[in-house]
Amino acid sequence: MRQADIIAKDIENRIVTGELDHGVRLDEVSIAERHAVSRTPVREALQLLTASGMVEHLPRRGVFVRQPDLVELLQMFETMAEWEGVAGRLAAMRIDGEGLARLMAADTACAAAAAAGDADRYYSENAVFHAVIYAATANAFLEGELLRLHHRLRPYRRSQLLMRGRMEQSLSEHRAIAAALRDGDANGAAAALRAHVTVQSERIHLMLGRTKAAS
Amino acid sequence: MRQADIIAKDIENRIVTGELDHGVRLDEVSIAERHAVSRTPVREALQLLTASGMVEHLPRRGVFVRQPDLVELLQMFETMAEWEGVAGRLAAMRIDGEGLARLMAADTACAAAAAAGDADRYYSENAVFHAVIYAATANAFLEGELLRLHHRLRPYRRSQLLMRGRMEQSLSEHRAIAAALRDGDANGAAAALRAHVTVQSERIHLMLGRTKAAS
DNA sequence: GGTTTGCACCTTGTATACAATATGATTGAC
DNA sequence: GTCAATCATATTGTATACAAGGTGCAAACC
Repeated sequence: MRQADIIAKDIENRIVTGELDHGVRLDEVSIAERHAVSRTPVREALQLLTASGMVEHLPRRGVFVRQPDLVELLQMFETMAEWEGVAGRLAAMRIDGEGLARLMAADTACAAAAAAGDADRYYSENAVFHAVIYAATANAFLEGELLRLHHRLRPYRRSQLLMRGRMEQSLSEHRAIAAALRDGDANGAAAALRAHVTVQSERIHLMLGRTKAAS
Repeated sequence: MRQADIIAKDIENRIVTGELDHGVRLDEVSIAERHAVSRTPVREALQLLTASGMVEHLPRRGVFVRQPDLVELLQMFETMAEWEGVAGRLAAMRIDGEGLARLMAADTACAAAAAAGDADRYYSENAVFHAVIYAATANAFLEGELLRLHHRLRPYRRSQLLMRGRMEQSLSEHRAIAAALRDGDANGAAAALRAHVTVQSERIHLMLGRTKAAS
């Protein structure tokens, strides 16, 4: 793996963990020293992050960490909800036996993780559940866009799984989604998936509102 | 503007015009010589293009032009149609008087361009019409994603405006969309916008099929 | 004659040196 | 005392030099 990719991943982690907060300027030289490399791979890493939208690049000024505020976060979740709804509509019309089998397997794995109270495992199995639906759209381009946004929202979705009862509620929503897909109910699947994501959005709203009030 | 941006734009143009076809390897040195610069800004330009998905980067191998084939193109248009539908649904619920006024102004400008038979002008005014709808979603993130995909599909959409009667048909579709938005008919606006883009997709299918058969 | 291995060359990845521009402070004028 | 202009400094943008890895050809062996 190239140095640029390693550095980009490191900075990405430090951004999502909050170590690098909004507005912090990412100095090329200090990052280069931290990783014991020259500025060249650092610059490439910063360009990767710029493309993913995690940092902002101001010409001749430098790159700055760009943490989405509450408004932008809610907009991103609304977009995710709508896109998941689209995926559900298409998947309901196109999913085949193999896809349904994979969906059931993912559902079972989610249930096992929830029963064990393992939030980390639930998170990753939940990601599989959704990825199966993305793949069932039979649209590789849309699938890629969905995976990209899903990944970008990962840190904000993950934190709220710790809320009490969220895993069980999520699981029951999965059941409704799977049923609609099985029955070929396009509108039902779209509505169920939109609601599934919108719930997360509302929880985030509560959490960040609380955090802000506490700080 | 940085050299990297200039070079990226140049290569992008040469890709969309077909001068650089699928699979062509973009040699850093020859591009650098072409623009009379060093390899450094060329590498940055290639990274920008990699991020936008126009070229593919294979480590230690180089970057290669990546023209979407017919299947991928149809998938991209299907995605655009669905996303436009989403935008229509949200815009119908949220558009205000000013937004409607801007929509009408864009419609008038489209009509003028169509009456003059000016395909170029129709194209740019059509882009405004759609951009107004994107903005009316009151979701800046979604708006950005829509503009990004719209731009990416630009070369493929543009070519088919030359087809006879397309501008008139497009115009009448715009009227239906505007009416649904004015009436706050969310489902109607979504369906009208989906259909509006899907028609383009079908035309593309015909055109590329023909081109392929002719070559 | 076919296959495999080694070497030369070419290309990408990285380091460093140089150029240009924005920032901030300092000094001068009003 | 305040504002503006200018210059020093630091940081980004670009060029060039060096390192490392991959490709293709050729020669030798099977």
